[in-house]
Amino acid sequence: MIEEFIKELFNDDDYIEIQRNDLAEHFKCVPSQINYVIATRFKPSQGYYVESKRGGGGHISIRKINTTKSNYLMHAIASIGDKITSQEVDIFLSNFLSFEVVTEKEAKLLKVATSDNVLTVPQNIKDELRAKIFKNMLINLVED
Amino acid sequence: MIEEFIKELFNDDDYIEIQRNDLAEHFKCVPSQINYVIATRFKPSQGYYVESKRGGGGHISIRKINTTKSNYLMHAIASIGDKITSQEVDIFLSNFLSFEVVTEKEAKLLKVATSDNVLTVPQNIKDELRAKIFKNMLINLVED
DNA sequence: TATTGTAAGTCAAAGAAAGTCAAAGTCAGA
DNA sequence: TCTGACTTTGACTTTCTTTGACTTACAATA
Repeated sequence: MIEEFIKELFNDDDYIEIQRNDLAEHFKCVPSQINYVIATRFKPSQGYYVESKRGGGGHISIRKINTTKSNYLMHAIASIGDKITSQEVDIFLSNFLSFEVVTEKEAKLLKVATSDNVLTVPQNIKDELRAKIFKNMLINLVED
Repeated sequence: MIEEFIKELFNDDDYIEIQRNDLAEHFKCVPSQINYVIATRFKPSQGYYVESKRGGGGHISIRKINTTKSNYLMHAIASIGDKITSQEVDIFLSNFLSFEVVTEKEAKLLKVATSDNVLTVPQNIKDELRAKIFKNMLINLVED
């Protein structure tokens, strides 16, 4: 019941804040029951990220991790072959940005780490190296 | 609330002056509450420099400092030579994390992009390439 | 210069929330 | 019936915030 209730609080949003004691009061249970529900039903592996603050004005915040983002990235990674050019990286990045699967900052890091003038290796292995770096970095961005 | 309020006072400026008692009056709290907020939310590590003056015409001034983070990173970059090993990168990253100049995610990206098993190039140029990639990525993290 | 009023600083105690953990309870399936 | 996984409960802990009595610094004025 508590799990359902919390899930309904996100309606369209991907972020909510709750008050542990209020919820416990509402469900006539002990406050630690709320911890139990959160620990078992809102784990990262279930697509949630939880933070909290104690003391006056304390609260528990839960963020839904957009798993479709991870899926999107996984597909992108799978579609990259053994080699990739700098231009192709740019295309990927602009898609990632428009689908909001990476932040501006992350996109920059991806671009810099794979740019032509940084990868000072012979042409014939440049695109291979770039593909390796790029794919490995992307794998890292996949949330778990 | 008080934190928000103060932060809104800087609009575009990087310097403000407040009156402790006035603020306390405005928020209907004891004056020392203002000290608490300033002590916990406007620490140097959070990019603020605070001064005050007692007595008639007294006030508290807060200056936003140009993130020491950038300076920190700039120094780090300058200290990296033409070559860097994977172990050295690890040391830098753990320092960056403890000084909170990069996020966990960024640290991971930096590590992955410079890791030995991703940089499949001859030993003699590996550390050079790593240094280039690392420094360029760091430069990217500086501005903002 | 001494006095007085004004404003900020300090610190410890009390209060408010959330976290932890282990013991006890429930219940389905072997 | 027994077992083991899941749930409930509550005593105790930790973290963060609020409050107020007391102190210190500065400025204006006698």
